[in-house]
Amino acid sequence: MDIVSAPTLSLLGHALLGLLAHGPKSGYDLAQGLRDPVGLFWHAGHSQIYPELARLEAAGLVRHTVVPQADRPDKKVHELTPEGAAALRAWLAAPTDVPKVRDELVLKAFCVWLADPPAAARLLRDHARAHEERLAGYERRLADFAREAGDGLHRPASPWFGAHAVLRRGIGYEREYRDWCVWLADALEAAERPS
Amino acid sequence: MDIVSAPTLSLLGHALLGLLAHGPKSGYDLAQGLRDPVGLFWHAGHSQIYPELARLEAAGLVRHTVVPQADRPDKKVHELTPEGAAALRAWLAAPTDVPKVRDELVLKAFCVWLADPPAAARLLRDHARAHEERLAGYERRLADFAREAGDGLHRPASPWFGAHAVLRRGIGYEREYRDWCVWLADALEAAERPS
DNA sequence: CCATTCATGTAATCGGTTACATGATTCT
DNA sequence: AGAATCATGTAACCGATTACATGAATGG
Repeated sequence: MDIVSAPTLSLLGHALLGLLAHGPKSGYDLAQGLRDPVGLFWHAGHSQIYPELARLEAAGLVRHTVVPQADRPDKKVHELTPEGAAALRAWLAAPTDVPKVRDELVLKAFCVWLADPPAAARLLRDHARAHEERLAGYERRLADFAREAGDGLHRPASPWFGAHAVLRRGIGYEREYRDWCVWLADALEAAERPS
Repeated sequence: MDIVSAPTLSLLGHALLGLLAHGPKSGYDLAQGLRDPVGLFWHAGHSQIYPELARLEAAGLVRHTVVPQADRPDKKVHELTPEGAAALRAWLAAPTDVPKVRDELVLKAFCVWLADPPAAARLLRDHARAHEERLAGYERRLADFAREAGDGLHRPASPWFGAHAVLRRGIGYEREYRDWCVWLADALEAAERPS
């Protein structure tokens, strides 16, 4: 074997391998899977996906077959090779950096002392509503999962387990974000009308 | 006035304006302010900051004076112009997109059904500890702030208020992240040793 | 002696977004 | 008639990271 210098696969590459581990998919399918808000904590457009798939194939981690279709364009269906599955497992076992967050709204919160408090509170209530909606969507999907997957949701070797874990994170994240928006909006308004 | 086509300032540019609103600073000071984990929800290296400061100055939003120093290199101290302060306020009043998150650990969680459960649980406990430490650090800083800032912490027009809001978000975020890591590690281990 | 802090810059590279490009079918 | 879905690609650009580059003073 010539594992002389593994060209250190990008995170997007691993994301694609992870989706393909559920079964063969076209580039289009992968783009759907990484589309907001389905890919809660990863996302990419098709213009990034197609070149990356070509790179994965060149590295021997993925192979494709062309599936001709009547009534719609032919598609290239990609699947993991054994090397691809091994690369995915190796990545899973490696340590992970804690993510560096960039969040424009929190940056604005840092500057909120310069803003008009009622206007800022209004913008924050809009965000609270947006996060509330996402939260409700994730909770609905978790309920759907529970019906479809049964005990697969709690068995670590089931693909449902991974989706469940991500959904849980989404639910916790959106709830916390919503609560913070409400707290800050309340604080801004409380100071506006003193008793 | 010739506000024909404002070249749409980058988010980093606004971050720098926001820091300079607290008072004049050198590029080096700004880099410290945007250094992990001081800039909890924004960060940048000096190689990004120096060119951006030049752009802000070219746009008339910032000006600098050179301060000669004995015993250490001279520095360029930057301060907001009235136009810079106005640009900052305009940005604050504009609507904000909800941030798109990319988080490698959550991506791994999606694939965790392919991993060795005890090994994955161990990695998650490491992350839980890292978030626990950040949480403790933020809580300590909030306590320090409360002593230093007094009621400034709750007055929306005080610069302390913005820092307080960001810290609160950091605390909620890290607490939620830690809890999720612990939940997932527990779930992986619970399935390993069935009663 | 070596690492760190202060202090400022440039260059190469990489990852991601937006726009360009094409084209059939199905739904409103 | 126009929009949306399926399907695949390329090119230009922008933001961010990493590495290159310099140099004095301080602390272990």
